Amino acid sequence: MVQESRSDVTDLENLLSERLADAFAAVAGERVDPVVRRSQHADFQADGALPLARRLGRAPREVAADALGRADLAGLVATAEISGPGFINLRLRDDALAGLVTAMSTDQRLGVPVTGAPETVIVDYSAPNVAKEMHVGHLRSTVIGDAAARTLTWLGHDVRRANHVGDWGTPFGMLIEHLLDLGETEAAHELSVGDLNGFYQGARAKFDADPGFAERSRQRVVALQSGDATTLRLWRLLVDESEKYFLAVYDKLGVTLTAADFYGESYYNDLLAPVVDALDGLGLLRESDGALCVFPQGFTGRDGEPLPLIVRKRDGGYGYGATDLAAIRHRTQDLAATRLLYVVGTPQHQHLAMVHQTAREAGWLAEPARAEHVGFGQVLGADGKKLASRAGQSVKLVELLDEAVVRAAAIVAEKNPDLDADTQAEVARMVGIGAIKYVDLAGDRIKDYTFAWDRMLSFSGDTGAYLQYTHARICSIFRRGEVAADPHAAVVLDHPTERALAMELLGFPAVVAEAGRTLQFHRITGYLQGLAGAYTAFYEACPVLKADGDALRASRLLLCELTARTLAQGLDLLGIQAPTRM
RNA sequence: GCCCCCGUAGCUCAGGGGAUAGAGCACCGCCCUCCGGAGGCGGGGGCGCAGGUUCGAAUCCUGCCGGGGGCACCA
Repeated sequence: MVQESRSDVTDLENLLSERLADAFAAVAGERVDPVVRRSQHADFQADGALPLARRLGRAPREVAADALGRADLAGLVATAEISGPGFINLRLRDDALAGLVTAMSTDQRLGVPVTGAPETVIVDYSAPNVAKEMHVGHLRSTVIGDAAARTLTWLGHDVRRANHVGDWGTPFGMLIEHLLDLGETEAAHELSVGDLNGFYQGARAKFDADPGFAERSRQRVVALQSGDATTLRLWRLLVDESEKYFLAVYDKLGVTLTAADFYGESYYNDLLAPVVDALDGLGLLRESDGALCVFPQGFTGRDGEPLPLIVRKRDGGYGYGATDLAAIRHRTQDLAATRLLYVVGTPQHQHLAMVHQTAREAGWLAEPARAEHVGFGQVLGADGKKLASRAGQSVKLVELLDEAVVRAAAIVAEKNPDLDADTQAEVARMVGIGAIKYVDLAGDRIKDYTFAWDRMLSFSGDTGAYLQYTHARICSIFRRGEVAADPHAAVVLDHPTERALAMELLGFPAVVAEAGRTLQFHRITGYLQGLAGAYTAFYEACPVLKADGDALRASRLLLCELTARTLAQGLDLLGIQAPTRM
């Protein structure tokens, strides 16, 4: 049975802010932020008196004292001192911390509330191209998008995953003709074994070399767009085979995208003409060089002229701007989504900004609905350039994943040869895949990051494996002791490392909330590193199974178990599994 | 030419206007009668440059330097 979440009382920072807010409001005459932060000089510090003093024309320390005098901190704060120019240093009561830890421990959600304001959220991510290999370029969108989908789902939002697969457009003429040349059976075979690059390049080569093939391809595009039944059947074959392949990659990666989440470009085909008509009706459409364009406000091009978003090309075909607009319309109007996330690389920033601005001008993206570009940088190789194979080709995603697992397997076999083969293989998979996801999520996503096997698979330092290791170590205590933790046990925080661990644990809800807001998942990885560090310090200093007395032992078992659950839950939000032994 | 992003320790990265800028890796020195040493403790070393706003700037603003990206019919 899931207990009611208690996070409103376990989020220490908010709790202290609330306690201080009324006092600051009384001093200021209006609501002001008490500016509560973690502190090196105490548990927390409140800095709100300093900016306030300026406005009130009073001495900062006097303002701090005034606020402190009016604040109701009973039962929560042990000491509150004014320090320096007017900081308020707050130390929490041990019994208050202990009570909050017990509350977190008895809550299946670890103090993280189900949102009181659930939204329908679209997470648009991954987006591979039909009949093309998935490569490192798809890694970040897939990993980051999945973390977003998992986190927002866990927070209680209605999350719709949208895989905007590239399944339409002029390349399909040559792909279909190539399929016919190969024969359906052979083509399906080639596609299903994952030699998508070979298939695509074969088509491309013939297109470039053989004018007859190129002409057939062009006619095939026309047939496709006009809805020719045979052509559509062949197109569907290509799409189906590719989707099977994508799902196999997602399975390998441990990503939650399913067959139900494919909303390829073709999905919007019937909505494109209405989009153009609607834009025309709104007076937003202008013809320019034969193309139908919108000129959203605030964008200028190379020559200083307004920059167009092309919705219909000169040849009558629709541009991807039209597809993107149709998707927004579908998402806000048909799906009633209010938060639209685009997990797409930063190079597309301007395009997305133009699409979103156009959608706002058309009234399809209106409050409370809004769109966010969840942008990310590139994956770089050791040379500081975009990661590529020796031959300069893009690296196949499956090869990257397989190599991670193979490398992890070698390390696991060396470090823990006692594991049976099946467990070793399973652990290697969790560690290898986890390592790839972890590095992708551990830095500010807007920045590029450098891919380095030795660093990411190191079992110490800022890696996924270190967190998994900490989790496995905790599990080993319960195995060895043949005990389970009592989540209701009274918590003792006499040792400094016990107290520090409690403080870290209680920070979980705020971090998850922050990640849900900003989609900066490195905040979660950073938090988990801090938690693992606090746990390790505790583990070094405090015997658990051999603790002095049953009460202390029960308390420490609870801290261990709560730490393990928090690590596992945090990793799960990132799509990383936590083995119980490794 | 215009626009966007980035520049923090030797390396890879954190840092929500607040006190003495933090980790990890690498390096050096300690700690194994102890539940997983895949560990712990300690040490050296850093905000691209110049102005500005502020009681207070790595953080906000302006300019410059360096790197990356974008700027009409491929998505």
